[in-house]
Parts: sequence; C-alpha cells; structure tokens
Amino acid sequence: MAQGSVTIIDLAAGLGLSKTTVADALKGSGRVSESTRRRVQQAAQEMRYVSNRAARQLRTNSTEALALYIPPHVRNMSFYMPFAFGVADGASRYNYDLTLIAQRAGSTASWSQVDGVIIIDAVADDPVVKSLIDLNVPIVTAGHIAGFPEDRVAGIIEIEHKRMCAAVLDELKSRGASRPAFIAPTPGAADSWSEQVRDGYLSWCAANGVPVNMVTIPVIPTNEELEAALASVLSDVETDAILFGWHDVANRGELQLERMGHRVGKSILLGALASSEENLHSAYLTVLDLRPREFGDAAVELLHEVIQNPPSGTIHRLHEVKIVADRSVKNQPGSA
Amino acid sequence: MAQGSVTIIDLAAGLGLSKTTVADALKGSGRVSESTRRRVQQAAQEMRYVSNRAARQLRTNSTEALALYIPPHVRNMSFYMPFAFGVADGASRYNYDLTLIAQRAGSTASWSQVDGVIIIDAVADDPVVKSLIDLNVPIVTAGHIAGFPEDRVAGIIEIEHKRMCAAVLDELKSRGASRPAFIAPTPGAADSWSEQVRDGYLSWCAANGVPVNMVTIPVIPTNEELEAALASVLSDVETDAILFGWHDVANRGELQLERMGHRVGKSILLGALASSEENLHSAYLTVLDLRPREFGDAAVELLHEVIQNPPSGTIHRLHEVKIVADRSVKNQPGSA
DNA sequence: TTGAAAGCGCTACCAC
DNA sequence: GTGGTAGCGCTTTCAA
Repeated sequence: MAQGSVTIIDLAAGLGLSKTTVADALKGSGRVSESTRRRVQQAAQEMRYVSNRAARQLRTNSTEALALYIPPHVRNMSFYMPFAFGVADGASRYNYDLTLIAQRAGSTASWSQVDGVIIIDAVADDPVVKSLIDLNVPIVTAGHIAGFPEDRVAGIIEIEHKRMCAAVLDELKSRGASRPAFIAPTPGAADSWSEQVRDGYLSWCAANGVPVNMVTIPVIPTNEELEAALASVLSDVETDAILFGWHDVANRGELQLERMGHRVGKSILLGALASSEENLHSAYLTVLDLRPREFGDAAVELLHEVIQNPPSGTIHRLHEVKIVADRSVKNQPGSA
Repeated sequence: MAQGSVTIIDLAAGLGLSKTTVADALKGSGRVSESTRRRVQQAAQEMRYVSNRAARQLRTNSTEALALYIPPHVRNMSFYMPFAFGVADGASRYNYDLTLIAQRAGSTASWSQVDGVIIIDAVADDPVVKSLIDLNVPIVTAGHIAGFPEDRVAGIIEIEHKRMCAAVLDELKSRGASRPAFIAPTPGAADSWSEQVRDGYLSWCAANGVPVNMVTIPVIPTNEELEAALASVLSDVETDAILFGWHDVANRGELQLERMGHRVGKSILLGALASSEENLHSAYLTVLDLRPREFGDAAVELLHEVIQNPPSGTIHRLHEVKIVADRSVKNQPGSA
C-alpha cells in the first residue's frame, strides 16, 4: 500500500477532536460547525490525508469501482480504445475506479467485486460474460448482445445501426452512387452489429429498387479475403460504390482499389459503417462516426443511474452517431 | 456491492468450525488437516463464498491493484490497445486488479490506492504523471520518460529503438534499397522514442555512407502534412525507400504513393518502426513488430518484482522486438 | 455541536 | 490441529 497512512485518528489526535467529528467534517455532512470543519479540512490537506478506500468500502459495503469488458476478438479495432477511455473518464466523474477485465481470470476473479459492469460487443457464450452474468451486479451493455438473459441487463445503450446504414447509403446516393455494394462483416462474428447492418443494406436496396450486391468477410479479413470480396462485388460492372464494415477495412480496400487502377472518389465511392473522426484520415470515405468516446461516457452515465436507482426492467437508450461525408469534393484530388 | 455476502463466519457456522480455521483452510496455509481443508473448500464452493477484497485489503494493508496510465496524446494509436490488454492479463496472473487511469481525475483521485503503477510513453510534465510521482508507490515505465525523477522509477523496460531502427534499414538495404529516406515523428512529440529513431537513422546513414533525407511530421499527421513530407523526401529522385514512424502512417503513405503512381514494393520500398503483427495487413511493408501485448505483460512482470522486492536503484530491462519483412516478394503482385 | 462505541470481513497473533 | 481475540480505518448509531 502506498499512502503515508495518516488516518482520521491521526487527524483527530492532532486536532483534539474525535474521529467521528473529523470524519463528518471531511465529508461535509453538515453536522459539525463551519469553523471546525475548516480546521479539519486544512489539517487534512497539510497532513496529506487520504481516505482509505478499503476501510470505506468494507464499512459501506460498496466498491466504488466499475468493470469494463472488451472481448478479445474485437480488441484490435481502433474503435474500442477511445471507447475505453470514454468509460474511464465517465467513471472518474463519479469517483469510480475502472477495472479492465482481462481474458484470463485470476484465481479468484478479482473483478468480481465491482458496483457495476459495462460489456461491449460481446457474445453471450463468452465464458467471461457468463461469469459476469453470474455476478449479481448491474450490467449495462453497449450494443445488444444476442442471447443475453433479459433480466440480467439493467441498461442497454445502442446505436441504430440499421437506420444509420441506410443513412450512409443515402449519403452515397446523393453523391452519385446508384449501385452500392456491401462488403459486410460475417454474421455472428461479434454481436448483433453485423446482422443489423446487413439488414440495413438489404432493406435499403429493397426500398430503393437497387439490386443486392453483398458479400461477407471476417471483421478483420486477410488481404486475400478482402481482395476476393472486392473482385466479387466488382464483377457487377454497374457497381459504383462500396460500403465496408469498419473504416480500417475500407482503408485497406481503398489501397487495393487504387492498386487495381480504380479512381476512388471518382469512378467509385467508398463508405464505412464504423469509424471515429479521430481515426479517419482518408478524404475519400463517407463514414459513420460512432463517437466512441461519448459512447463510453454515456454507458457509464447509464450504469451509474441504474446503480443508484435499480430499475424494474431494462432501460433502453440510444447513442447518436453522425455521418462524416466524403471530403474529396472540397479537397483537390491528390490531396489525400 | 454484489456478492451474496456469505462470509467465512457463515462458512464456519455451517461447518461447526472457527473462522480462523476456515480462513486458513481456504488459503491452504498448511495449518489445517487435509480432511477439514477439503470440507471447507467444498462448502465454500457450494455456498458460493467469495473472499471480501475490502476486508482483506484493510487487514493486510495492500490493494491488490495496479494502475495503468496511457497519456491522451497517444491513445489513438493502435499499439496501445494490445499493450493495455497485455498489462491486464499480466496483472490478473498475479491477482492484481488493473485500474485504467483517466485523464480527468476524480475529486479524490481514486487510483491513488494501488500497489504499483505502469506508465507508458508519457511526458514528465503531464499533470497526471506528476501526481503519480507524488504517490509513493513503485513505478515502472515502459520506455524512458525524459525528465522523470530518477529515484522515482523502480523499473524501466525499454525497446532498443535506435538499434532496431538500424536493423530495419539493414533489412530494407538487403532488399535493394540504397537510399532510404525517413519521414520521422516530430521530436518531443511524446517520449524519447522520436529522438531515438531519428538518432538511429542518422547513425545508420553515417555508417553506410548514405546521404540523409529526413523530414519530420506529427505522430498523427494530416493528409496535407503527410503529402508534403512525401513530396519532400521524393524530391530527391534517388530515394528508393521510405521509412515511417509507425505503421498507420506508413499505410496512409502507401495509399498516397499508389495514388501518385508509384509502385510500392517495386519502385519504392516502405518500412515502419512501430507496428504489431496483428495490425499489419499490407504485404508491402517492412516493419518492426513491437509485440505490444508481450510488452505490457513484461511491464507487469517487472512491476510485480519491484513490488515484492523493492530495489535500491532502478531496474533496467529490455523488451525484444522483431522485424516483419516485406512479404510482397513471396506473394504475387496484386495479392495485397 | 460533538463523542463513544460497535462492527463491516478479514488476517495476525496468541493460546490450547 | 484448532479456536479465541484483537484490530486494520472507516461509517453508523446512539448518547450527551
């Protein structure tokens, strides 16, 4: 342990007060007189007093900590880093610690002692998720988790992937694309995201009288898989836009297309359904900024609420995302 | 708090034993007989007993937690995600919790109660780093932090950036590059990394009799900055290879170069000094795999050691990285 | 407005 | 081998 181990008793002794008074003064419960309160607080500062978490937790039977679980199969995606720090910032706003859940649980699964858990994009049969469910703490999931027991999720914050997929397609259409293809993430690869976006594409095609041109590849495809997917959707010579799952794949697709002699932004338009503005560099992509930082923050907000005020059912909430349009029209060609 | 709150007392009562015996049986301190030990452990399982962290911490004056600080200016780099999970896994191996330090500290800086801290690629005048220094817990830094008080770092685990920069240049040379240029990260942008790699390039040029062709750009450059940098290094028509700081910039550079009509992997070779194999997709890049996950794990390993056994000075350790060579020779052109 | 005492669940130290 | 007791630092309840 670190702290210089000055306790309320030390403070009390130094001030000639009881530890009760000191404790009350410190947290401003309005019990002590203003003058002693000030005296105590000043002394606390001078003596670098830090309230002992473990003692407080033991007494109040709370942990002042939240846990975050990001499943291993998505950890290589840039989206989750700002999400995690959004969660960390949100947590610190309410004075929670944020514990990152590792894959390999320690012998006693240390993270079992938290006030609440945030799970993002997991699958229900993930063993970690299973043990999280067994814990009796409130769970907020960012995104819907297929197969997750209804009564074990106190809150769920979602992105309207289906609607937004259509919105991106609309945007591409407004920029001249009449026959967008979709290189979609393999269904079931992660959460329900892949299904929602595929659904979004299919409905949009139906609504707009556009023939479906879709192929699925893993969320993180090999070059060969990506190349094959591109060849597949381009075998329809009418294809004038390609929508990708997340922006990293779109970036890689952009490179391959250029290499194949296509002029991205001119002969072909590109889009991506999962991105964040900070990670977007290509000027030739029309993407959805999922605002991961704000998403993480909002998840904590919701979790804090359900911890304070346990709901009878599941609280549903939406996270707004925004379209970041292809900027190549503004920029000169070659500037990307 | 979550747990069904079954305590050793409950167990003791149920078994007709004292809580002392139960506690000893649970942690196998060799005091109790094998038979009762088994009895107790089985009962614990059945009653879903979970040892109360707060109580244990209070009693033993330890926190069983580590903190990780990743400064905000690098959070958008893919390298740090696997690093963080390497830390998380390493921590769980020793039954530490891993607390992610947020930028905005809560009122009482909750993360002040940890057994040790890992800091990566921070700068010494970062306010969070400052308060971490004021804490009296062991600190391990991943990478050297300029200006960090010598006596406050118990361990430092480093990558030999300078040497490895030269190694990558050697690799490029062996593949035919005779005049490599370097689009380097702006000095002082983060830690000492930028200086080390620039140093590495300059020494290599001197040792190999190659004229220096270097330009610096921000670690995360805009397209305009990147484009200008490319134009600059290519203004020397002899340039037949370009080395980038980290692989994301190299990927973007690769795209721009293709767009400019260069044939990456043929007329020009590309390299990057900070990457990880999981994030490497381009077959045309010769990169350094920094093995971020293992790096994080090794940092915990070191931190655990210094916590167990406080050293008098600072323990130095090296983290081995490896070169992942351009694979385009093996693959058919166009397959990337 | 303040103080005394109890006790959260655990481990340490002593007895037996 | 096992049990009793004290006490970690804090909050809570009751008393003054």
